[in-house]
Amino acid sequence: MTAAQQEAAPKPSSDEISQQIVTDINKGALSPGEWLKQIDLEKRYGCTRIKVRDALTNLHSKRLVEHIPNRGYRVPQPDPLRIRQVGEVRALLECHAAVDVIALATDADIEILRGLAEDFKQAAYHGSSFAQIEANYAFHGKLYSFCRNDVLRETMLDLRQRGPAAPVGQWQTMDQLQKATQGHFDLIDAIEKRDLPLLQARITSHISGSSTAPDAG
Amino acid sequence: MTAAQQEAAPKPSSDEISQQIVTDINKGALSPGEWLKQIDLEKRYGCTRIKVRDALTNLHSKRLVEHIPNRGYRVPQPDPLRIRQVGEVRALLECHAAVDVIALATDADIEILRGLAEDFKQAAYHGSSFAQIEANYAFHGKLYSFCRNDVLRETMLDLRQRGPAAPVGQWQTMDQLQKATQGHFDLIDAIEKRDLPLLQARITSHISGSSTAPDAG
DNA sequence: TTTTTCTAAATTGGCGCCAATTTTGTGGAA
DNA sequence: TTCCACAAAATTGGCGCCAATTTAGAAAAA
Repeated sequence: MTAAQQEAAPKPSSDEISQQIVTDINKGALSPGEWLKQIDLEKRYGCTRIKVRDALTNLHSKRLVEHIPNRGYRVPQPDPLRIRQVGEVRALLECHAAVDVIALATDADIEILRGLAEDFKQAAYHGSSFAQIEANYAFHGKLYSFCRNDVLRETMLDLRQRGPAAPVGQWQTMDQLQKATQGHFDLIDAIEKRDLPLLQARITSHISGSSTAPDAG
Repeated sequence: MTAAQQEAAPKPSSDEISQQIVTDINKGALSPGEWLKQIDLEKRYGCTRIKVRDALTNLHSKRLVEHIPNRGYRVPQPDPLRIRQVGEVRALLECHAAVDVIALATDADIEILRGLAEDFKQAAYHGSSFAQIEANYAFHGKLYSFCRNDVLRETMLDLRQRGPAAPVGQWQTMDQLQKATQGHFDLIDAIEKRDLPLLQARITSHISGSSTAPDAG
């Protein structure tokens, strides 16, 4: 058995392949602009062609990869305008969901959130770019879990993956990383105070901070 | 040539098939709970199996059809809770987009909107259920067109199709139809007055009105 | 040396066939 | 008559092959 087929032994579904592709894009193993050749993916994930094709179609319909007929699929180049637009919609949705967070988060939940924020801090200082993304996903995923509107939650989850397309570009500078870390703790603070307007302001600030490129200078 | 292959002659893409399926669901030609047998669709749209399968996978990833492994795909039963949740998110997004509508809609645009609202009124009184849906799509589509945030606009369009799954259930009573008709003119009125809070309130009312079942009694 | 054209390789996308699973229909037993 | 088991039909889902298109490379002309 080669190293390529180490995970998910016998029959990976096309959804699992999709998820692995997204993961590899986040890891940086698949770079923006790179063509996703079906033969390569086939070998990389040790699965059959049809699974690869289904996975790519799924990813395309979720707008996570580009598709050019008779050319193939490729990882989209991060587009600052688009990233900002995704951020704007995410902020809008998460601010709406914030009502549920304040209404439903227990003290125990807040402790869990604090743990996740600590995890992100650790990743920010000592972890890989991928570890940072995973920790950030875990924190925001916990926030989403309070949302009682399933459609709203699904939309937020779908949108999140369409944000900064690659680790390159999300937290480019140490300053941005520190701001993101502090942002998480600020959110927890607002939740503890059960201060909805404050929480919403900080959500907006946190998301727009992570979807706005740092000024060159 | 049979009547089944009348439209889109030579090589319909799988996206076109997807759209035709959605249209047929809205028309009521495909009923909620009905199994979407690949052979039937193949004959109905006069296309090959692979196109049907691709279309169904696409529709599934957009959550427009249910998929049960080894059983097939089927038109989902309208779920009142889910419809309300979709309405809540749509209202949230359209209220946000309302800023652009007020900022960018010219007097000429408003006249176009009035025409579309008239079209809906005609459909409400004299048209089929499908014609009503189409006219409603056209009106709201024009509203979306002002939105400068592409992601926001795409999200609204995606979400709209996930609303009331079938004509059955959207405007069940004459009362609802009249309210929807009046709602459109009220929206135009608020746009003319450039009154953002009023427009937002009426958007919320209009959408929640069309996604809430009438009281039995 | 540079550009153009033609050929060969590589890649995607489409289609038919076959296995796996489910459903339907029939026959027999309680 | 009703219920259950079994077999036959139908449907989905997977896989390999082949054609169409594109890309890369080499050879020839300017």
